[in-house]
Amino acid sequence: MQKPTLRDVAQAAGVHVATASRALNPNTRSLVNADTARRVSRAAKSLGYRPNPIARSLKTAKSLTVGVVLPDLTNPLFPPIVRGIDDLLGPAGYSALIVNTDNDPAREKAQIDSLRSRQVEGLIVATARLNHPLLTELHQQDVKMVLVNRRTDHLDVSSVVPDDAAGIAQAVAHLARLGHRRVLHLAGPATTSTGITRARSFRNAVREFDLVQDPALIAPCDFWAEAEGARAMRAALDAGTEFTAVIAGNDLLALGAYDVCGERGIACPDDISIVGFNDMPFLDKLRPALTTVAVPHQQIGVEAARMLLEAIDGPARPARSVLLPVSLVVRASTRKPAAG
Amino acid sequence: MQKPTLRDVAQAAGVHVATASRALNPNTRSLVNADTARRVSRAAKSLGYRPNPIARSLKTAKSLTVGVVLPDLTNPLFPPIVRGIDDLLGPAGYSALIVNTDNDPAREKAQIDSLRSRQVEGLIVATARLNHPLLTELHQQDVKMVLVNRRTDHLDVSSVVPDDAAGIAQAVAHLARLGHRRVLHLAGPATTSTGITRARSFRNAVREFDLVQDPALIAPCDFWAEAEGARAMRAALDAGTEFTAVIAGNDLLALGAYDVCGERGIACPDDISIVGFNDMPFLDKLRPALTTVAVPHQQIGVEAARMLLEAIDGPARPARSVLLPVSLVVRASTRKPAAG
DNA sequence: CTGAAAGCGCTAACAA
DNA sequence: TTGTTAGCGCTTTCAG
Repeated sequence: MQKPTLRDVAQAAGVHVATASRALNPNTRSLVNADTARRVSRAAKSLGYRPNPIARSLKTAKSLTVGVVLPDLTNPLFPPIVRGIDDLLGPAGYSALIVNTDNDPAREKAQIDSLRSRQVEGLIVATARLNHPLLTELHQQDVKMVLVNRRTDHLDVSSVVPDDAAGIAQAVAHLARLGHRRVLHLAGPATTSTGITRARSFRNAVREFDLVQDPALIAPCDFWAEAEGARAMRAALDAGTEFTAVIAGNDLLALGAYDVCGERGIACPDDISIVGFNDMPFLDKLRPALTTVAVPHQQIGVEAARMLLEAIDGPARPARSVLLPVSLVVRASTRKPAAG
Repeated sequence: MQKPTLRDVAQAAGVHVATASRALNPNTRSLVNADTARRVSRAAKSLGYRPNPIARSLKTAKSLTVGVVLPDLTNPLFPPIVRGIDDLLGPAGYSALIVNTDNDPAREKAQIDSLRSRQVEGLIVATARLNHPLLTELHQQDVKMVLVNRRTDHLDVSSVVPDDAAGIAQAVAHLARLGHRRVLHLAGPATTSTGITRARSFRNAVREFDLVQDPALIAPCDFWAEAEGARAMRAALDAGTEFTAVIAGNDLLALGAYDVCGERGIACPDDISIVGFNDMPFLDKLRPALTTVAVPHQQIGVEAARMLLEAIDGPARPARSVLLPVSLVVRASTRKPAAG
């Protein structure tokens, strides 16, 4: 028993395949006699007919597929974004094809090529660097895309990102209120919009809250990774930089700071307060539970998918940038500085 | 400038499209004059030709796509499995379509229907319950599939799972060696193969190491969730059951046990030792860092994908069950019992 | 070794 | 309202 095709259904219903097609397609159903339509539907159901989207795609030149480009699905940041994307795409009849680039530009190019050859109708990209020739190239070729989490410079492409500036400002305000005056920022890579936006916002907030402004209080990190956060933290300590609190560019960098506290017998939060960014899962289980900035990752995915579908369906719109609100989650890793 | 099709390439190379097709397809390339083949390849490259897999699929009835059915991508267990799957599938020209069921059978059915209508060539299923009518039905319809992580009863389907029995045996041995005699098992749901296999193995190991056998020392949990682990742990404590160590069916249940220790002022590992299962990310950051059984999740994905491709390409083979080796990771949540 | 021709399953003008 | 016709881009017999 072969899979029934539209022809089988048409035959069973005693109509032409074109009529069957119209009857089964919600958009064209109104063009066909209600009786006929019902007859076709019943025939389809009784045969267990399932339309073949491949044939449809070939005809309509729409694959009903979008590509999702991630550095690494294994990073706990991304699964919620993917969930959000899927949740919005599914009801619209679209599916997501996920690829991992491992932050390797060559691999990224290969993966995106593969997605394009699979005829994806658009891309959701989480790997943007500020200077990103590949994205520029894609944009010139009118590939529809939406950036998530991070953005690119000088490129008129839609994006959905957390309100990095507000998050850092809240973190600084929190520490200032507790009485901290010397706060170290573990700054993320300057190649990423999140890295530089958070660092810039940190400087602004430090000024605004009248904390100590000192270039040594900004420790650059070259990767968003725990080991790199630890390295930068050690370097700051070794250089004799004084501070009573740390705001990490993200949670992984904060974990690196935790590690160094462990190594050097620094008590958190008694000696040093630490704040992260992202609110990854299970941070509340750390000892001390990490104070961090919660980002609505799933919502980022939902918004990005929505914008991409708009771009696919609708006419060319101007690029939009959506900032999603964040909120400081105060846990046990921050407290007022030791009386000094 | 439209996307070039095979016809364009053929035209540019001055051959028929059939010849171009043969020249570009590695399998049929040998059927064509080497010179011609080279000419076609060059034309293809210079035009930037990318074959359209949709057209190919329509003709060959192969979608080069497999479905991956997960409870929830957001559970840290699954991203590594998906990575493993992708890593093996990619080089073979296949892609994975991921769906989340949220452990809801209705949603599972809908998602799998959607995958099938997308013509996936096979399924990798991580949601198996012991009694799982839907899987039985799929199997009867000759849907190719491989189960990961969990299995099903009475169904001759291939699976790739961790060596649950060995993992629990190692955990019990470790605690026995430390001197524990009364160990509580937070048993996972009896609807899942992992739940019952680990519980059975726990009973066997307790007997083997001559620890105290007491039905009260097996606390059943109805879900693989932190809150459920906490509930079961509280229940055991409230019932006055005595124990100096806990082996949780998985890490989430262990986290629930941690929570209860926090609530009731029980010190871990001083008062009670705790062991998890799976070695989720960041468990080493807990205080105390959790002793657990490490499972090669990525490897599970790789093996499952390999087996599925074999089933797709090759002739019908008998179902195979692969057990992947696990290893106990001793961290800070276990130590010898307080002298009593 | 290469060309001709047919067709995968569906949709979309165009006619009737 | 329905049927006719053509064709999406590719692979695959079958001839030549």
